[in-house]
Amino acid sequence: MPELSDQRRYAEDAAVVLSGLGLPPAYGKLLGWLLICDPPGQTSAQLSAALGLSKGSVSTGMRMLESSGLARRVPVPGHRGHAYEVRPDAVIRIAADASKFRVFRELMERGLKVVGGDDAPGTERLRMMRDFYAFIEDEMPRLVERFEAEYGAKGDHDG
Amino acid sequence: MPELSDQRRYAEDAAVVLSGLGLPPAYGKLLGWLLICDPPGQTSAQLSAALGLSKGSVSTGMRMLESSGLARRVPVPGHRGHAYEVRPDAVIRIAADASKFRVFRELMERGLKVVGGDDAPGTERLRMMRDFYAFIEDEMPRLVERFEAEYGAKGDHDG
DNA sequence: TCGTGTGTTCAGAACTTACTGAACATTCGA
DNA sequence: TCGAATGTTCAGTAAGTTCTGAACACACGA
Repeated sequence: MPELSDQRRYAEDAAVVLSGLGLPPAYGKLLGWLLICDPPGQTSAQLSAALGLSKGSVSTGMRMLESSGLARRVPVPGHRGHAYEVRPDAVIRIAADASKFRVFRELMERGLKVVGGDDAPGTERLRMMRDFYAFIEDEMPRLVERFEAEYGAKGDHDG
Repeated sequence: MPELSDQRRYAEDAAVVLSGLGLPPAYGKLLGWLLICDPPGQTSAQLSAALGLSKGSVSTGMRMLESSGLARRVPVPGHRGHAYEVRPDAVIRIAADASKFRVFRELMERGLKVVGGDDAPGTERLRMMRDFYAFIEDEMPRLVERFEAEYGAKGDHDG
């Protein structure tokens, strides 16, 4: 281990956290780095050098970050390619992403079909769980709105 | 593939969903099966036979489910060992588990230390994200309470 | 106390996944 | 249109994870 900078170490730590959620380490490294790097926009070459990842890994990883809406490309004047930066609302997107809840709700829904009728032992619990996930799915956007209102009022920020 | 029953297939599907969150397939299979099986309490031997898992895998997997509070042991009269069943509030525990949010908040907190001062490019965004996670962490228990109140009122359920 | 039915642990095998590196594609400036 | 810089894809490999199976530990009834 050749003496990691604080920033680089931060990217590594982010990778550990994201791995825990089932995402590839390279994905977490890239996101972590983009959260704290200066300048905020980084080219593939910069990312590759900073994180010790191959061009291929950077390409694939940034593609994932883009398609999940966490990063975007920005043009670089006088440069052939583009740079990447995290979107301002990136982490809100992670949390507010309802698809995670939807998947669970659907699983409960399917469970109800399989469990074997209205008086099967698991029916009541499955109904409750289904309703719970539907509830959260519904309320999450509202919660985000409330946060934005409160936070905007407190500090007065642009998008 | 020797003709899976609907129930068994359901367990397999649950495994896929849980794998997506970074959990071992055996863990998901066990949870999925316990959600829909009849009787609701199952011994190790039953689980092993139903899911085609070794005794070892059942032991390890159920240990995980227990320690994350999703399943519990129940005594079986006239039987040497015990049975396992999912806890009634299992899935609420998954969702309401604040530790996931805390980990992210701490990551943002650490980012602020690394990003390089108050006017570094990422500072503002990191602050917002930190506050956002703190907000969710705070509100999640309240949301669960609201669900329980609404749900209890609607259907009148015991624990 | 012993025997039997259960539960646990862990080394190793089997499998899965992520990363690299090189070939290929693309884009832009001249 | 060409050349150079950048981006993408993918086969192969390295690394990591999960599952099994067998040895071991434990608890209960007789």
